[in-house]
Amino acid sequence: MGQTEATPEQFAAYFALMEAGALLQQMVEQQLRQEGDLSYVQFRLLTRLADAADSSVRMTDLADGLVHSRSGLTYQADLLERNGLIVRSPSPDDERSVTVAITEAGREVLARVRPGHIALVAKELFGPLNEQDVAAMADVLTRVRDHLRTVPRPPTTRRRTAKK
Amino acid sequence: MGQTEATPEQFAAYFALMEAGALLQQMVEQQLRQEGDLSYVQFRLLTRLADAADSSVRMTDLADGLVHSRSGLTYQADLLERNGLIVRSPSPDDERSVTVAITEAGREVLARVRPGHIALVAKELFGPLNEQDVAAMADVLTRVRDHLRTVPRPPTTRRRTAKK
DNA sequence: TATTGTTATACTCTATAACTATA
DNA sequence: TATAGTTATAGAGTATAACAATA
Repeated sequence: MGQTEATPEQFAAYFALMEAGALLQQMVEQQLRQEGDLSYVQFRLLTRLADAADSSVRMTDLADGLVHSRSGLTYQADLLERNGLIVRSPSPDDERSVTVAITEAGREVLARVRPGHIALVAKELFGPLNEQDVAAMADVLTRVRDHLRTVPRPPTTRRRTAKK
Repeated sequence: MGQTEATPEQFAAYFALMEAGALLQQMVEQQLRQEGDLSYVQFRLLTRLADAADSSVRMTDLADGLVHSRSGLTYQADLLERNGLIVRSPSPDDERSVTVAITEAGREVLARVRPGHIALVAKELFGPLNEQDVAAMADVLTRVRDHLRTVPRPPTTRRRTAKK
């Protein structure tokens, strides 16, 4: 980018978002790897399972927002299952489906990782911010995220429903 | 994360930042790939070169913030050079160094990609925001980014200076 | 015929360590 | 001895397409 359109404030906001997001993700990724041998994606998958009503979800539903091709999800599930953090079993209702559930070991990893995770975010993300800043950030970025979610994204996980 | 510490506002801000950053990067990445066959990292490398005073920089300096191991930079430089977007030549002063410069073709790719890039960001990032929002976002995220930059990151590009 | 999930395969990117050559 | 950059190699992750089983 360079000269056409866009105010200096906009450039500042755009670049800051991209870089802050990238830096924060790196740090989080490193913390999760060190303290729980998890990637961020794996952490989010486990979290989603832990938060699920009955701790179990179908593969397809599990993938949803997490930018995964179906095979990518299978790959991650293989890793998590190999480490005993999740279990897959055939769905009772639909024989084609696979139900995924977090195990006790999976919950333990989440519990083990949580304190460091919260401490990291508190220090490195919120360290330089006051309450008002946090409120403003939550407000603006929530709207941005919600908007970005609506933007039609290519392929991803969910299979193109019959493309004429 | 779950119960210990941290306010709901903080959770909202943290998750929104992570997700908004990830979604925006995906979209940008896709736009750059489609319109210029560039990854975001390559785009940033080219931009840095284009912005450099004399359009040329040493390999080591080029890598700086861009999360690259030395070999990773060489890999990207190989790709960019193969496509004629940059040129490497031995440095005049230090025979060990390599000077990298953007080519005319490289500038053309940047020019070709820029309009779509700006349009995308204007629409998808700033679409749901007013001027005040942008100002607040720039203010807060700039501080966050500057703080995150100061956090000691592991290895990266620059070689560990003699670790006793 | 459409959907769920897996597999086979290839490709991109990154990192480590060894290596060359200069300083 | 330290630095600049490359290379060889291996590993993580992702995607596409073909596939089997079920709806």
